[in-house]
Parts: sequence; C-alpha cells; structure tokens
Amino acid sequence: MTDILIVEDDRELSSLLTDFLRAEGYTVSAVDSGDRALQLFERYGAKLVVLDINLPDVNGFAVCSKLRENADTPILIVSCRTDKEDKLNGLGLGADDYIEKPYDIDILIAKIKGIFKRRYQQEMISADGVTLNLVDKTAVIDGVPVELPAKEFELLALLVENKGKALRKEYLFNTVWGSDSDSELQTIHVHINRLRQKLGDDPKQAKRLLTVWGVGYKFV
Amino acid sequence: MTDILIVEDDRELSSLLTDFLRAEGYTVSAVDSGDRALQLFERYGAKLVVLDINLPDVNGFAVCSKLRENADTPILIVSCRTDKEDKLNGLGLGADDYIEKPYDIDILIAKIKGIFKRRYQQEMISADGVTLNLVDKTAVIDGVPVELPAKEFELLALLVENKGKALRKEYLFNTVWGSDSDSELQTIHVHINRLRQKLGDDPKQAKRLLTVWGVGYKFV
DNA sequence: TATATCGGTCATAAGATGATCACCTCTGAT
DNA sequence: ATCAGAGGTGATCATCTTATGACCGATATA
Repeated sequence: MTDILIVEDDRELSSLLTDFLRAEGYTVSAVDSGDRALQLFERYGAKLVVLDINLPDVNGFAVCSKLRENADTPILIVSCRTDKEDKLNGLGLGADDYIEKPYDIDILIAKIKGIFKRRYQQEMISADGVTLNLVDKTAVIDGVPVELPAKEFELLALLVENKGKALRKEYLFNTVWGSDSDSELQTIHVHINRLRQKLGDDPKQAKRLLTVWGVGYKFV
Repeated sequence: MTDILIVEDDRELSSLLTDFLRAEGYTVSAVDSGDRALQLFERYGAKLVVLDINLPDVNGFAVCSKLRENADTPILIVSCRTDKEDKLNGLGLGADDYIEKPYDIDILIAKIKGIFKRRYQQEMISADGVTLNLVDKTAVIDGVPVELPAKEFELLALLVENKGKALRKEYLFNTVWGSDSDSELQTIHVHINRLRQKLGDDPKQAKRLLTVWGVGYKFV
C-alpha cells in the first residue's frame, strides 16, 4: 500500500507535490482522474488521499464520498473553489480538511505530517483489557500474553483501532485480506469465531467482539 | 468532562461560538486566558480545544505545547496571525488545524463535527429522548439502549433526521428500501408498528412517531 | 521425515430478519 | 350513520446471515 495517493489533473502541480512528499519519505502514487483514483484505491489502498475537486471526469466530491463508503482513510481536499458551500460540502462528506488553491506546499506537508503522526504513528492500541503492540505483534488479553496468528492479529487490530464503530464485513475483508484475495468472504466468520474463543467471548452474549447484524462486527 | 474548551479572550466571539456549539448539542466551557485554560483542562479535561493564539497572559503556542505534553486531545488553533511561520509552528506543535481569523463559524463547526466523528465515533442525531449513533448503529431510547434491526434503524434515522417534517410513505420506502425494491409499500406499516412498540408509542395517542393521514409519518 | 500450526473451505446448524397475509380499526367524506 | 379506503397489528414463514465443528493442503518446525 502506498502512503499517499494524489488525485490531481494539473500535471505540474502533481509532480511537484509528489517530489516534495517523496523527499519527506512517503511513498506516493499520483493519478489525474477520478476513475483512476477509485480504481487504484480499490486495488491497492492508500493511507491518505490528496484530492483535487475539479477533475476532468468525475466530480471530486463524488470521489470523496465513494472513498468514504467503506474506508475512513484521511482525505485532504485541495481546490480552487473557495465557496463556503463547497467547503461545507467537502467537510460534510468526511474530508479531513479543505485547502484552498493556491496553497503553500510547506503547510500542506505540515498538515499531512500531522495526520500521519496522529493516525499511524501509534505503537500500542488497547481497549477493554485487550492490548496490542503493533510493532512486535504481540497481544495481551486480560493481562495474559496470547499468541495470535498473523491474520487474527490484523483483524483484531483493525477492530480495536476502530473500537465502537461497526465495520462492514467487506471492509474488514478488503483491509485484512486485500480486495484481490481469492478467499471467500465467509472466511471472516471463521476468524471472528477463533478470535472470540481467545477473547473468551460468547457470541450470543458477546462482551467485546459484537456482531452487528446485517453489517459486520464491532469491538467495544 | 465537557466536550469543548474554548480559549478566547474576545468575549463576544467566545460567547457567539459557545452558543453555536451548544446548539449543536456539545457541552462547552469557555475561558479567556491561557492559565485558566490549562487549569481547567488539568482539572476537568475536554474532548477538543479551540485555542486562540493571542492571549492576554501566556502565548497560545505555549498553551498548545503544554496541552500536548500529556494529552492528545485535538486542538484547533484559531488566530489572526497569518504568517506562514506561525502556521507551521502551530501545526508542528501538534495542532489539528490552524484557522485564520476572521473565520466562518459554520466551517469551524463543520471541522469540529468532523473531528468528533473521526476521533470519538460520535455522529449522533437525536430528538425527544431518542438518540441514534449513525456510526455504530446503536439506539438509545429514553436512556435505555435498544437493539434495532437494520431496516428499522434506517427508517427511524430518516424520520429523526427530518424531525418535524411529514414524510410521504413513498419517499420513506424509496429511501430505505430502494426504488427498485420489489417489496410492497404496505411493509412500511409493519415496520412503523414495530418502531412504535419499541418507542413505547401508542398510535392512537402517539407522542413521537405520528401518522399524517393520507401522507405518511413524521417524528416530533 | 514426522509434527504442529496456520489459514482456508465446506457442510450444517442455529438464528434473526423482514415480507406477506388476514383481519381489525380508524378516518372522514357523503 | 354509512362506507370505502387508509392505517394498525399479530402470526407465519421463507430467506438470508451468522456460528461452528470438521477437514485439508501448505508451510514452517523439530
């Protein structure tokens, strides 16, 4: 997965930004149309999206809401449209920020750095007796160290990271297995089941890993 | 803990913002100096801080870095200082955003809402004792958590979102079921019925989910 | 080579949902 | 007051989701 996906049809600006971000150590992909963006995102994902609104094909807002449908990847909207309506629209669609063009590239980078730091620089995540060390992939459940296989660890980490939020099965699957996986969606049930056993959770009376019927699962 | 701590020495602006945020359902505390801010934060905490930079006593940046020392509470810096240096400084200190004065209050609120949603999974709509959390799909009715099946949740959410407004049955149906659904319009009666039971609403004497004869339903 | 673990598929069981039906009640125009 | 049509409601049941034990091949491990 690349760090940053730039969606921008101004080639010059796009490559400038790409260079600056690469210099900061991020991996960057750049596309110049909304369709390409969605395609690329679906296939490979990204940790953050810099999204221009005026695109040659689809409207940037449409791209934003498509991206938001099953991922909460941070989105920075960048646009020369300065109307209040546009801004409210973008923010309402779940964009993390709406930055007017022309922008100062240093400030954009500072914002990106901030988001990465807040969002991805976490080493430990924990909730309700479950602590996961993302660096050495170890888990402690109710004070007892537990060995978790890779897939189970990733799945649990994703759920704990988004604790309180109901996550769609498709999202879980795409994130942990990858959307190009040839496994079946059903596999997820089996893994949830195994996790629950290790968490000491009875599905009928689950305390931590709850089923959200018709949607997916959530950790509380 | 209050939701939002406003640190702003312009009394008028401060109380205006307070009013707007309260109207959105947040609890708000406001102080007019840096020392007070730190004091209050230390004592009671806050889920988000709106921080002015030009304060009568301490410099706002100092407050920001103090706050960051032992808490990762989101901070929105608001300032009339528009230098690039100031912005980079603020963002570098861990502020989530640096907003120039004068700002549009609607946009500030949109940003605050976004942060609450991303950070605390709080995206709530509520009316008259009914609160729906759209993120984790949970419902609280008169203080009691209630399990709602997907269809019922969507239907209720739609009604609460448009509280006070009578919605045509056809509209409700198309929105919740989809216009290409092959179910019968009548189904809606059954679901309304089930919702009323869970709301403790008697149709003859409905308090919340009213029938608008010949039209549809409305929530009050 | 023998063994254990992981990660996935399958079949089946168990459960929840929600559409429909049948019948009842209410509304309001005539 | 009557009546047609709108709305309400309990029961039923097909369908879709989820849970779970069994099994199996691949891969790592001893």
